Amino acid sequence: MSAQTSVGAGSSGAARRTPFGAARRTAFGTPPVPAAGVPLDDVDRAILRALEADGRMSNKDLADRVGVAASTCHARVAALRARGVLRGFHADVSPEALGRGLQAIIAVRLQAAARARLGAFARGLAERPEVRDVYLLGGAEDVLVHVAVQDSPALRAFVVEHLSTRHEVAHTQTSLVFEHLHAPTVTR
Amino acid sequence: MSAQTSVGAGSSGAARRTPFGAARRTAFGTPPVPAAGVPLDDVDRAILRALEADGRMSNKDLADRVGVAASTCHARVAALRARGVLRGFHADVSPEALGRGLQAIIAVRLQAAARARLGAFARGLAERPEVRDVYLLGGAEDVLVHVAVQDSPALRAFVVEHLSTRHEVAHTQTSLVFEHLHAPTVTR
DNA sequence: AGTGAAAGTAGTGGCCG
DNA sequence: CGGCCACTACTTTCACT
Repeated sequence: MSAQTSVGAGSSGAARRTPFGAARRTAFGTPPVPAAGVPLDDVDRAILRALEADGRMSNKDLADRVGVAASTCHARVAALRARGVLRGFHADVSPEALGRGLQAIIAVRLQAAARARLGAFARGLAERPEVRDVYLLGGAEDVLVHVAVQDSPALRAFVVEHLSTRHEVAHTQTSLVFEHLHAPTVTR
Repeated sequence: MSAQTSVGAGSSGAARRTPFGAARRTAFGTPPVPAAGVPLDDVDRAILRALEADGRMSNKDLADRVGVAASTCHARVAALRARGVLRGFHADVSPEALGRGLQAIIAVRLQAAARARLGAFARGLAERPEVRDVYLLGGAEDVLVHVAVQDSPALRAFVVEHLSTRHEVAHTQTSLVFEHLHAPTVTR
């Protein structure tokens, strides 16, 4: 199971309609389609840029913005989803609002023997509620874990319970995150 | 200017309507509201969880999912936006589809004298098209830069041009990203 | 606060430049 | 392939509970 099982699948009215003919219910960080070979024209890029800025923009507004008819725009968006260019739409929830105002990045080095289980280790971490991102690296460190916690005791508890006392882990180094800037993928 | 200026503001039909009475056009990674003190009930959390998984879910589907009337659901979402809990909705665009299939994290240490300009330095980096995230840290390193580039020459070019040859930069360490797991903020 | 109905808009599919 | 039109469905406001 991935970082987010059953959130988009479980409960009541299962397969309902979503704008843009959403076939695939994309999970976080899971690439569903290998990304095609068609190069993306200016309209496609304008659509992606607009939807990165405001993912709930109506199709009509989007069409007006990029300068095509609504039907054309709708078809473009569906095609971008089908091609795997548009992986999904996600709400941006403030961690502070959930009482997790302290962020940190923990660099983790594994025991050499444990590197074979790196994937499972990382996926296990990603299921913890305090974990926001897990980066699997090649370099001096093996994993970077981005967490949001309530306070420094909670940070310490996370590091101790899930990292430093685990036998797979050789070394950890924790750094507080003072600010996190996130930039759009499509810039021009 | 932030990591993303003018994307949600520029072109034609300026101030149009967006679902959920979007007042604020949230920029990437910019916290607009200090996050209130009302604790979030089960319905709020269910709404946030569903919208993190699928940010384009219709209000009707969302209402059915969380078990309230559409009008109630609509009001809840508007309130969550107004309180700054829901910061925005963003499309998830595959960097591979844009020809940037190689990701890396570069740890940067600045010259002591340049630390005063850290914020400006970070914001400058975030405006580069290859940059996805910039983390400002307290610890052994000052900044972590997450980039997506076309290939290793492009990675090298980025590091040389924007990091290692800059006089503010004392040291860089580049690690390739083999996998990136992103987890939702609201887990339960 | 939450609900249900009513009016306004937007999404969807078929057909035509 | 892109635009237009009609039909259906959803979003959003408001008076009531």
